[in-house]
Amino acid sequence: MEGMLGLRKGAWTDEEDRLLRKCIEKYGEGKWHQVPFRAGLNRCRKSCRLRWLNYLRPNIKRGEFSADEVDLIIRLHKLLGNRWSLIAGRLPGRTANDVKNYWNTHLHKKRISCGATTNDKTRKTCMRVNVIKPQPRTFSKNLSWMSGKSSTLFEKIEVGSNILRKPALSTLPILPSPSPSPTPQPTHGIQWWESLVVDGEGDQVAPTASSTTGPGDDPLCFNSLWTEETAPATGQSTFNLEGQTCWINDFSLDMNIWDLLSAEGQAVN
DNA sequence: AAACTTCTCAACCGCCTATAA
DNA sequence: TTTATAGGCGGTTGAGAAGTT
Repeated sequence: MEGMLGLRKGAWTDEEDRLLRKCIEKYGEGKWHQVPFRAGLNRCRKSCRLRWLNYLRPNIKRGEFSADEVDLIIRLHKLLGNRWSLIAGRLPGRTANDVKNYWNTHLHKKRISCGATTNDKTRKTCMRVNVIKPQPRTFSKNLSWMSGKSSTLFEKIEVGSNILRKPALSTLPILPSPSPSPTPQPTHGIQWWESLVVDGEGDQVAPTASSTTGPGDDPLCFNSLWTEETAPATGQSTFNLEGQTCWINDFSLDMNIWDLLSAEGQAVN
């Protein structure tokens, strides 16, 4: 029990790191409640887990964020809000804590100062957008609204030998939003999905070549998510989604969200 | 060199959800 | 159905580093 007196807090020593690393190597990740005992550490389970995930885990990337990473953070934050673990999941080697810290110390301030400018042209670019979050984060097994609908929620798209699913817009429900939106609510059931494919001005993504020109045009615009930049370097091919040329892997970037809807009880990840 | 301020980021805290009993 | 426990998350804090006066 972490409420118990006598548990160590604060910075980890090299010896504690060594013990924790050894324990994870032997028993693997998970069962965090057993880790303090197994490792011989006078730390709570959460402290052990955090230390491992944010510092000791192999392949954690240290040092400066690259321009590409920063760009991706900005665009994913626009899409997902403060969902740091989801954002970090798209940045190999980066932890949610790293991303959150970077945002709070670098990007958040920039955006605030940017928004404070009286220059209309600049303000347009940096305009704050109401992020409609695809809540809840995880779906329980009892998706009452989905019962009997899952087979019709997605349309299959064949791309070469790949079968992809895209949401069948007419069947999607309105998911509860954590805070009331100041904008008028649409009367149909595709509000949150539309929010993923409209730009910062509230216009539908236009199927133009300019919308795939890259993040430099408008780093805060979701349009730029649909570019080759966010696709892995290998195995790229394109398909057409409602007039928009998309990379397969761009689409798969968002497949997790669709997976959330169709998995029926599977947690994210 | 000293005092003070600002910045960075590792770590803590409290809350939420899932699961098992 | 209720309760206890564990895993996980985002918000926040505070110690130390870096910068400024």
